[in-house]
Amino acid sequence: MPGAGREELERIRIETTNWDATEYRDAGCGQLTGDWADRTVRLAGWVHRRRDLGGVLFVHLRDRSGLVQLSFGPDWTTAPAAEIAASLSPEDVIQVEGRVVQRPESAINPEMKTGEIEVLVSDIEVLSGSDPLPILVAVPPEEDLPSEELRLRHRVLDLRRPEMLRNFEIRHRATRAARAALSDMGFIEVETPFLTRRTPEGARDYLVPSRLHPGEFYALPQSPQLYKQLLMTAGFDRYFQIARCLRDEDLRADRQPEFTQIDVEMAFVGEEDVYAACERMLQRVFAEALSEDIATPFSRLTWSEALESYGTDKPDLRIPWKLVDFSAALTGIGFGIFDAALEAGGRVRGFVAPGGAVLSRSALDKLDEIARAAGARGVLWTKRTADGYSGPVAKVLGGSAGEALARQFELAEGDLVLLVAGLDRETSPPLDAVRRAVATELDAVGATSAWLWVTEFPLFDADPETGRPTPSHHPFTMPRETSPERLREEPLAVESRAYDLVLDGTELASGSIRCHDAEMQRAILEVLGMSELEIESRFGFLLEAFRYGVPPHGGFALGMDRLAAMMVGAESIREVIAFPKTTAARGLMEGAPSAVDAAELADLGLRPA
RNA sequence: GGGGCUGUAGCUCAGUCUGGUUAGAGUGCCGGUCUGUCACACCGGAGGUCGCGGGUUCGAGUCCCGUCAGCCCCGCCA
Repeated sequence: MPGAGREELERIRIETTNWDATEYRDAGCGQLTGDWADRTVRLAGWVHRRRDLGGVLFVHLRDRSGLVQLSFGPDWTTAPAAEIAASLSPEDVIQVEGRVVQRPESAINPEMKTGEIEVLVSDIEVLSGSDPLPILVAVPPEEDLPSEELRLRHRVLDLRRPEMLRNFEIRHRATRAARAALSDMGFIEVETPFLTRRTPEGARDYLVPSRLHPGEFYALPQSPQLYKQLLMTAGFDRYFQIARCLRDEDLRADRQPEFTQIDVEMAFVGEEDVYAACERMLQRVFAEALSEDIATPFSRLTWSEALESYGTDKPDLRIPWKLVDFSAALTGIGFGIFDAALEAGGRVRGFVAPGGAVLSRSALDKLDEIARAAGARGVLWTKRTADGYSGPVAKVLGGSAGEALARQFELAEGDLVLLVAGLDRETSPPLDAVRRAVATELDAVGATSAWLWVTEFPLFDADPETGRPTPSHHPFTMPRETSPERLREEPLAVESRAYDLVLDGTELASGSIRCHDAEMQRAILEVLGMSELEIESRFGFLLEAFRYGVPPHGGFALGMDRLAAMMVGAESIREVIAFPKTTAARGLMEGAPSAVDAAELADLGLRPA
């Protein structure tokens, strides 16, 4: 995962713009340097920690810019001020006046950015006191954070922690850089409606009852997809929006009901133009938010290459190993499972984990569980040892088959081969899961982040239950090299001009060249099972717009929350969302959702449940 | 909709497997000592509906059933 280590974040902090003096203060706490020595300053902020040594008393004063030490002593602090200082509680908001001085040599704190100076406080005022805290803001190092439930319930206190404020500073820098990069490339930011028309495909919509039209509902947007295509038709040429999107689906560590996308669309472009624009934007985002250079152009893999070599459409290329086909080498040598798989139209696929023989039996059992959880019967393995092979497959590798295997796949002593047999669509997910698990276990995940465009997705997938075509990306994607007639005849064979951007195994963005041909668009919607009437009522406004001259266009939407989470090194996007929902989609702090009284419902034409 | 983990002092946890005296620790909080600390140190004190409800038992934090909440995963997320 890319992302800034602690030291790096400190460096980023130093580059933060200095704050102008205000009615209450002359600078931010963390912005005081040796240059301020001997100056009298006013500061304001929160009491982070207090250390009362009897005769002298220290306070770490905190604001978003950082910490600075205040020093109270009989020689420079008035008696009433000293009395106030002695009674301060953590998180009291105070304002002080004092003189900035170089600390005595022995008292310099090299761990602290402002550790060379301190403020000898002459006067203090408590602007707002704090009750005892339900959760600590100044969490001692090595102490666990409070449970996420309490962090969310007391989010205001949780957000005060410097780590959290830093997350949001980095997120802000990333957003700002994206805006600047896109603006410089000629994109203009346009807002699209929040109260939209319901389109029943895809995710569940959040619905808003219409008071003026009882029984009718607006839908909150799942994405600005159709609006941005209409903007292209309207000649906006290059559009972007830092867009909030809403989907009423179950939550995950990387999924919230409302989330933010950098939504981009361009006219008169092909894939290469979109890739270039996106890469330029991300380059600037990483440069300006993390001072990190990312190399462009990003790698490319077609969707089918990705599945063949990695078993997934979002491979983590930090792991060097590729999946290979062992069918020829391992069938017909007396191992029933392999022969049966081949006979059923499947293959024996797997990968070589160099040095993997060090894995213990229990580690291999764990891999077997991972493979089962991903839908396989299990994972088979063999270790290349000094005298041949060991493991469940070893018994058929004693003779020439084993030698041929070693030669063909360049197996060295100490290597581990992991194998799953069956139909590709069944073996791909477990192979992907096992590949990632083994790499983590063996510490074989590279340190350099891996950007990847996955291209040429199929236009449709077959619904596993009904076998009917469903959109692989979305129904407004341009097919590759086909006609409306062929599309209707053999929809599942058609490739699309859709693409995904993958970073270290996480899907960060996806997009496509759009269908700008009304006839082709109708054919796609028909293949999805819509009648002429349905197409007209749901998408008539789009098709009508396409009748008056529509430029070829395409774009992408990039998940801003996931990007920000990866940039700050967080496991969950909740760490980069100020007020996120729980996995049950509740706001613990404000208490959302909440009941509404019957009169209010009646006004909206609704009855209580 | 399904599976898993967690719930004990304000907070983080131990104790639950193997039921038994007054449920412990660290931290925070309150009081005290201390002039160079920076997770200050030291002394003293207060603080508990063991998530909630029911059951088994002479006896339940501990065993059983249900339920609520938080988190992780599958389904779902064009």
